[in-house]
Amino acid sequence: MFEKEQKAVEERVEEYCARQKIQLAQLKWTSIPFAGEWGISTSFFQTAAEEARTGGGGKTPVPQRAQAIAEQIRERIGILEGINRIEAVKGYLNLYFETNEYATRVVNSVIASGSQFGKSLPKNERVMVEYAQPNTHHSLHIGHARTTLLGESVSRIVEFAGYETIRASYPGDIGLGVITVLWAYDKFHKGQEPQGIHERGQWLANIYSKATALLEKKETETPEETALRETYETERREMYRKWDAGDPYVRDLWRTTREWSMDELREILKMLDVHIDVWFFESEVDEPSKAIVDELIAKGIAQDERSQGGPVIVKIDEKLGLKKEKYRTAVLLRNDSTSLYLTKDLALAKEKFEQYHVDRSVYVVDFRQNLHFQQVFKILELWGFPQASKCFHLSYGYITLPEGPMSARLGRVAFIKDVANEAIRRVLAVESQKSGDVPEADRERVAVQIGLGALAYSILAVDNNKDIVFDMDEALSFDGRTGPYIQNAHVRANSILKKAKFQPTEPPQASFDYELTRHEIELIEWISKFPDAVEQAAAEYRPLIMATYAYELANAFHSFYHAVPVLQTEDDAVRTARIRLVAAAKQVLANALRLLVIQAPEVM
RNA sequence: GCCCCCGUAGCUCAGUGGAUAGAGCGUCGGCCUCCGGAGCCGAAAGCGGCAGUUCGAGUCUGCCCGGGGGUGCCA
Repeated sequence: MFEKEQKAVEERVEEYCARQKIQLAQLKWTSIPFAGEWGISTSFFQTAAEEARTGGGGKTPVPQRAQAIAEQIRERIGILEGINRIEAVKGYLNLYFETNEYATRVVNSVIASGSQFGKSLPKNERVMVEYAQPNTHHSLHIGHARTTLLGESVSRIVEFAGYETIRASYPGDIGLGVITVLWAYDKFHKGQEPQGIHERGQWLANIYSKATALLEKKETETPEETALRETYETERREMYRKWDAGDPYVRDLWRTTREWSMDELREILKMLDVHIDVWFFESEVDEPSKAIVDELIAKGIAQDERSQGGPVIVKIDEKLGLKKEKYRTAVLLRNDSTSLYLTKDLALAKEKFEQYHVDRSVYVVDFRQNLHFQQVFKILELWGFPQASKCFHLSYGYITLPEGPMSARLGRVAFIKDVANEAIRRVLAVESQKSGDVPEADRERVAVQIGLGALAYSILAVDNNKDIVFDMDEALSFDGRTGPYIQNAHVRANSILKKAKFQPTEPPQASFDYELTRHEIELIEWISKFPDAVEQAAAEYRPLIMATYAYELANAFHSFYHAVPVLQTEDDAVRTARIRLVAAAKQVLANALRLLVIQAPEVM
């Protein structure tokens, strides 16, 4: 926001150093730790260190020398437009902006840009974010909420940061787990179908866990039990074989039950406000994946050991000339020529590059597949795709319950739908005592926004690679560093604006031509940091950056709200300025919440 | 064996090689004649260990300790 001023200072500094024959190192600008006013600073440690290394600057220790340079520059730099004062402290050169001008510029800019404030210029690159990859024939648990919320948040962030963005989902609709459900359904529940999308989904999940128990070898087993279990196992394998052969009955059963799962997935995505652009089904990339293996063999990347009863492999470390085992050896086809997970991901990547022309590809998948994606990306590189260097595995830690890891097999699962229902129930329970005037008709809708806001924030406010122990009370807390805390700041701002009858369309231009309080300054500072937060979050694919930012902004607003009167202000000009500051804060809170997949309610 | 991730306050987590390492929860203590108390203000409490690089290390490198994940035909 102050590129012009910064550049002017840089030029003066460079000019001065050139005249004094000081070898100036690259200037890096940072904001000054809070000191009641704001500005930017740069240090001269690099320059002093460089000087010491090349024998110049006498024997002065680096910190003192840096301070001396800073002081010299401060004395000679003169007066600059927009800069209020300059100081040299501990080797830093601090430039403080004209407070009033800065405030006016920030607030007017936010109100003028509205929901677009903080949006970056187009980056002319297309990015595809792949997330929400549940297996079908199960229900969706809180672990799926993490990939979905992370993926959606990253999508919104990179889109806002100027990338053309495609949202992709890749459900696992085939595999032994899916077949297990088909087998058990056909054997024990044929013709049954519970009412209700989620009831049906959880019922399928239950069939799966019971079926797995039946198929699991037990410690103590009578010969009859062993025989029965082996019969079941044979039936399951036969079911898989029939699916593979395209048996109409099995395929039909598979399609019908798969649709039940898809109904539930679509319902959950709708609830979370997620809109997928492209669906890739695992069952559909199976055929193309087999075709690409021949190409990789022909290119000498893969080697075919099937004639000796082995699989088709890529010796990645060997191809890269690495001595230590790092990428190891990847298997592309089993010795019976069936494809694997890795093979399908190669086929999928090719399709993303060639059919969708993506420049960047983000995979939101849990960290246990780190090696898998390293292998995928390296093979793509060997294969000759330049996009491989811009493939990114957004590896996230997994979610466990306080009782231990979630297990569909053991039936120890926190389903998204159940957690969401509980969240809403809790909001409704406290709404009457905590909320203001929420109209009866809106109570349910607002409760959903708050409950899901709490859930989303609790998941996104932890860094990608950290594991989460999902504690219901913690995840659905409304106090402190939570989604509702941020939503509440938005609601309070809205409340003031409503009373002030604020109209962003016909604004009297704000002039912050009065002595600003500490709280106003801090609030404005946080507002001004939003565009940088967007850029950083996008560059690092980390919603956490935005989650942290949103909390800090809300915190600054709550403090301001408590300490600084707005509507009660006597002076009309000050009142107008503060109302506009509130409007700007509300806008940025809304923009930040949107990037976190959290609704910004008007009342709560 | 080899590869990857993690270790910061009692607990859960932040922390661009740079100024006095920050929050929330919990604990203790204040604040409702006042724009919405899902709030505000304050207190106590911390970088696993040892070297190294650097003017400067929570941050980079190596080793050690502790935890997790992965490691040729599961996904």
